[in-house]
Parts: sequence; C-alpha cells; structure tokens
Amino acid sequence: MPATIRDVAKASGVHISTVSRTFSAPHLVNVETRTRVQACAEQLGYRPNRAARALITGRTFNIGLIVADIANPFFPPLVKAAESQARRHDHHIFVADTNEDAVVEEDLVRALAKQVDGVLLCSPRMSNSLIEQLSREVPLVIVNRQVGGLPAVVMDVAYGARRAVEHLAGLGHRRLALVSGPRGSWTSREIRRAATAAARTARCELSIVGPNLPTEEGGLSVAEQIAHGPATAVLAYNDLMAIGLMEGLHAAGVRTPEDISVVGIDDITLSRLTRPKLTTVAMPTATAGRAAVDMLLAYGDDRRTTAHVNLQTELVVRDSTAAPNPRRPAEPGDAAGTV
Amino acid sequence: MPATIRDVAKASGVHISTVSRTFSAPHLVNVETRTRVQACAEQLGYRPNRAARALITGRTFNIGLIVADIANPFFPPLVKAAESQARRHDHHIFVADTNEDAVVEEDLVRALAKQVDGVLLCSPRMSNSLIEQLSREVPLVIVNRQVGGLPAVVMDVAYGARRAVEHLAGLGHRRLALVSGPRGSWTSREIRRAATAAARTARCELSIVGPNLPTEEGGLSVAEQIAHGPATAVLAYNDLMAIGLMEGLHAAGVRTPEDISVVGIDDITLSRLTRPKLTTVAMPTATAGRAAVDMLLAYGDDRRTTAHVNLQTELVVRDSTAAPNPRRPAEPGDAAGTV
DNA sequence: CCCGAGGCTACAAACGTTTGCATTTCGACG
DNA sequence: CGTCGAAATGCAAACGTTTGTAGCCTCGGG
Repeated sequence: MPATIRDVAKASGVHISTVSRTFSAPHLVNVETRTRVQACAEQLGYRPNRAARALITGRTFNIGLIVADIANPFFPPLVKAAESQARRHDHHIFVADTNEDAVVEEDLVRALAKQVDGVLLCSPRMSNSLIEQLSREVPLVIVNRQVGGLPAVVMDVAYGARRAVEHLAGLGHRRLALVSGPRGSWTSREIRRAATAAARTARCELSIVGPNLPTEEGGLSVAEQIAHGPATAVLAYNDLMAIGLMEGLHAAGVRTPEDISVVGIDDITLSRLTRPKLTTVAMPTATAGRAAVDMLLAYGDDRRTTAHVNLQTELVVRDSTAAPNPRRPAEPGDAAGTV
Repeated sequence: MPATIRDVAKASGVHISTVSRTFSAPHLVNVETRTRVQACAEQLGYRPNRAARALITGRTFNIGLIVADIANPFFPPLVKAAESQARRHDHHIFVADTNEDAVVEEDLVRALAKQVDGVLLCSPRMSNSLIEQLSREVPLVIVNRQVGGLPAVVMDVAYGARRAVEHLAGLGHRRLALVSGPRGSWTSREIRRAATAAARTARCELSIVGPNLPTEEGGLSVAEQIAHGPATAVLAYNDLMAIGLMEGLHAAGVRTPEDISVVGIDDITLSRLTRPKLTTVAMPTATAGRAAVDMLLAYGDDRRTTAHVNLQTELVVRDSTAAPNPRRPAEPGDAAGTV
C-alpha cells in the first residue's frame, strides 16, 4: 500500500535507480529529471524504506540506548538530549531498560546490534570483559563508566564526591557516612574511592553503608541505621537515595540539616523542590547524552577515534547541609561551645 | 562479519530455507536436523536479521512510542511499562520526544511508520483529523485522548478532577482556581469540563488560569496571580505545576495548605516527597503503558478491534489540602489564630 | 568528419530473509 | 508390486533498496 521506489519510477517514467539517486546522490541526476521525480515522490507520499536501505548499505540510522532504569529521574534528561541530538542527525533511538540487570543488558545489546549503527550503554552493570567483547560486535559508547580504551563519556563524579566531603569537613563534620549504590556500579566505586581519599585528607572518619538499591527505598532503608549511628553528615550515591534517607530520618525524628547533613549526587530536578532543598553534586546529564550520540556518529568517520569525554561536575550547596549539631554526636548531656 | 543464515546453512549442510524454518516453523523440520542446525547457529552466534525479515514479512517487531516530553516525570513510568511489556513479546521500542510540538509529532509518526508495527501516541497535540489520517498509514493507539473510534487507552481524569473538586468543596472551599495545561491538550479540556461541572454542582466559583506550560515553571509563573487572587484552593493540570505553584506561593509568603490548598494530578513519585506532601489524582500510567502495547499487538489478530480501555483514577489525599483559612481572603495585616 | 569525453540513465546484482511450490524419500496400504 | 500420501528438504522468487558497470547521446576539438 505505501508507495515504493518502483511506484515513483513508474510515475515519473524513469528507472528506479534514477529515483534512488535523486535522493541519495542528487548531483548525478539531471536537474530537470530530478525535479520531476521529486514531484512524483512528493505526490505519492513516498518515503524510502529504511529497513531495505539498511540491508544493502549496512547503515540503519538507528541508535540503541540502554539504561538501567528509565524511571530513575537521573536518566530522562539524558535520554531526551540523546534523542534530540540523534534526530538532528536523522537518527532514531531505541530505548531499553535493563532493570539494573546485567544479563538483560547483554541480551539487549545483542538483540539490538543488527538494527542499530551503535549502542549507548549507560551506567552498565556488566563485567568489563563482556563489554569489551560486545564492543567487537557493535559500536559501543559507554556512559558513566570507563572500560579499557572504549569510547566513553564520563562525568567526573570523583571530583564531585571530593568536593562534597570537603564541604562537609569545612562545616565542621568529622564523622561521615557514605550510603553507597548498587553492586557493580562503576560510579559507586568511583565515589567511594574519592570520598575515602578526601575523608582521609580532611581527617574525617568515613563509614560505608551498602550496597543499596539506588532508589528512594534504598535510602529509606538505611535511615534507621544512620539515625542511630555516629555520623553527623551523609553523602548518598544519588539524590533519590538522599531524599529517601531524609524522609526516613524525618520519620525517625531526626532533622535535616540541624541534626544530620545530607548530600546527594545527580542534581535531579526534584532536588530543588524538596524541603529542605538538597545539597548535591550536579551532573551534566543532558550534555552527556548529546556527547555520547556525537561520539557514536563520529565512529564511522575516522575509524577508532576512541575518544574520551570527561565532563565537569559541580557541588551545589543548598539547604540540607549545615554545621554539625554539637549535642547530637556524643552522649546526651555535654554541651558544646560555639562551632 | 556477523553470521548470516547462509553461514549456518553451510555449517550444518542444509539449505538456507531449512535454517529459516528451524526458527520460524520448527515443526516443519526433522528433529534431528533441527538440533544440528540449532547447534551450528548457537556456535556461530547467529541471530536472524530483523530488517531483512521485516522486508519480506512486513512485520518489524518494533513499536514507536511518541511522547510530548520524556523529561516530564509523568511519562517515564509509562515508557518503562510499555518497554517492558513490549519486550515480553519480543518487540523493541523507539522512543521519540516531540517537545509538545504538533508538527514534530506528525513528522515522527511518518518517519517511524515504515520501521514499526504500530505507534503509541501519548497525549498527542495534533488535530483529530490529522490523527485519523495518520491512523490510515500506520496502526495507531492513542493514549490519553479520545479521537473518533480509534483504539485508545484513556485514564478517567474527569472523574479524578471531579473528586478533587468535591474534596475541596467538602473542606469548605468556595472559591477555586484551575491552573490549566497546554493548549491542544485533550486532558486539559477534560479536566476543565469536569471541574467546571463539579464546581457548579458544589456551588463553588471556579476561575480558570491558563493555558500554561505543563511544567514546574508553568506553575511557578502563575503563583503571583494566585497569591493575590481570591481563590482559597487550586487544582493544577499536573503535579509538576502544582509543585511549582507551591514553591511560588511559598516564596510569596503564602503557606500551603494553611492559606491555600493545592491539588495536583498524576501522582508522580515526586509528589510523595515534597513537603507538604501533595494531594493529587493518581493516574495509572504503568497500567496504561502496558495496556497500550497489548492493544497494539492485538491489532493484527482480529482486524479492527478498535478497543477502548478506560482506566480508573483515584484521589489521593495528602497534606497539601486543608480547610480554608478564614482570615485569608480579607485584607492583610490580621494575624491568624490557630489553624 | 571522427574521436573521445562527459553527462545522464538503464541494467542487474546484491543485502538476508521468508515462503509457495517442486522434489525426494519412505512407509503403508490395497 | 504399484500407488498414494505425508514428511522433509531444496529451489527460487520476492521484499525495497543501493551501486558498479555499461550504454547512449551530445558536444567540442582536431
């Protein structure tokens, strides 16, 4: 029913190859024939069939985008930016959600491989070796993780974590807790590494709590433990967990930031809207989405550019952090002086 | 480089058609040959090329999903559910974002048409007639809007709006405001219709403010107007706007719910996390996503089922609504007593 | 007047599948 | 022993493109 290249050829009295070239190599066809063909195509509502084209050229003009959990507010801005950038280059985007599951991830890459020109792998949970193997089957750009020399877009979360710890130390906190993310998360390891180092430098204790689900529930579930622990300030793997944690603390009668300071990571929209507003590390997710798409599209141009993009993060201080409450940490009864 | 059906045929010493049947019609091939073929395929890492298959069968096993703004927290749960349901049936999902733009919408449907078995159109902004025309070019399922007899999944937002108004009236409010959504939104019209009727029944005034952008900013931008207006309670087109509005009111020194009650619509995750927690109309977005996919996949089975699914909504009362403050409507200066 | 060179177009093969039809094999039945 | 049918497999066309090659025509230069 939909018009094919043959219909257009018939209608304009030329061979199908001429029609094809009218669109893919216009300079090769006489201007007058070209306009006639274009007119016919227009009138018939002809649109080249991309699947057929892909079959012969090997280029699909599609991109796969694999995320751990699209309902996690961290991802939508990235997806949106990637989709928009892709469409600017006439590409379409497959979106798939792995539910934080490494084997689903592998399956998806393989399933998508034939249908796309490349895959954007966001915060993958797979092993490095598996990723490297997959990258031999289909062009891959990794977001939020560094694996071998593969093209990657990473946000400098280590810097952000360090700044967060420095911020808390600067406020006078000495006992910190890190609520870590899911097992297998490269970002979580980076944060842990950077936070540990920064805490040592600042002469702070740092206790690690986790791994946890990177969701509101994950944060909520450790609230009790934090509330009864010695830490006066907490850095969470992401904003969602930080917010869940604040909810949990609130329920336990612990105030933020008066009793315990909380810092998140990501700077999702939501963080500006909680009360208190969340101090957090801003991640340039939209920029990352665009950059990843650009990198993928550049793959073909100069083979094996194997670029790396490292995006800046930045500490955003809002209302969920403050100087430690002198009463809280020790046994009740001892009054502390000024901070 | 990737293994084709021909490689498998060669490796297992049969004709390609036998290989094909091994996968698409196993009962037609001798069990012993079948296992041999399967083994070879496995070993070669053979995966049928879907583009090629689509070319001849006409079925792509892809679905298009078009949303107005994927960064709007309303959509991700829908997208997630749709993707998951689609994958359960071995389908993949193209996601595209129209930025609330009707012409982009049309373009996208056309661009996707050849690559998918059908398109899920979520909260479309196009005209009815255009939608009907497009539905002749590609199977369409409309979400959140009713157009002609086309298959649709709608959530009964009218019921929810009515309940919201009744709730506010029940608390004693008599002057309500409706902060409406974007022009062209069917949902916004439904809400308006239902709220107007309910307000009349409840003998309430209802002033309409809008249209507005369906975002936090949209809500924020009308805060001043609401703060100085006569309304003691507000129903917003969606949660994001309600939250933005609350922020704006807060900045203007107006308390929620003591001075003004606010009700949202959607029940996005966020609404449970603001303070005060938002009273809102819960929309079953995940269910809608699943239902829409199911409906699309059923399209082929019995031609023109033209089903309709109508999903229940439900008022969730939280902390952003309360009885009206008797002092507020009058001139400022009067201190309020207990709430 | 002839030759060569462009410019333009047609032809046909190829991409990786599916599928109707033909062919082969084999066992059973009359 | 011949025939029929079913089961299993091969054959080839088709899906809608792209693209290398070959053909035709025209035009300018020698």
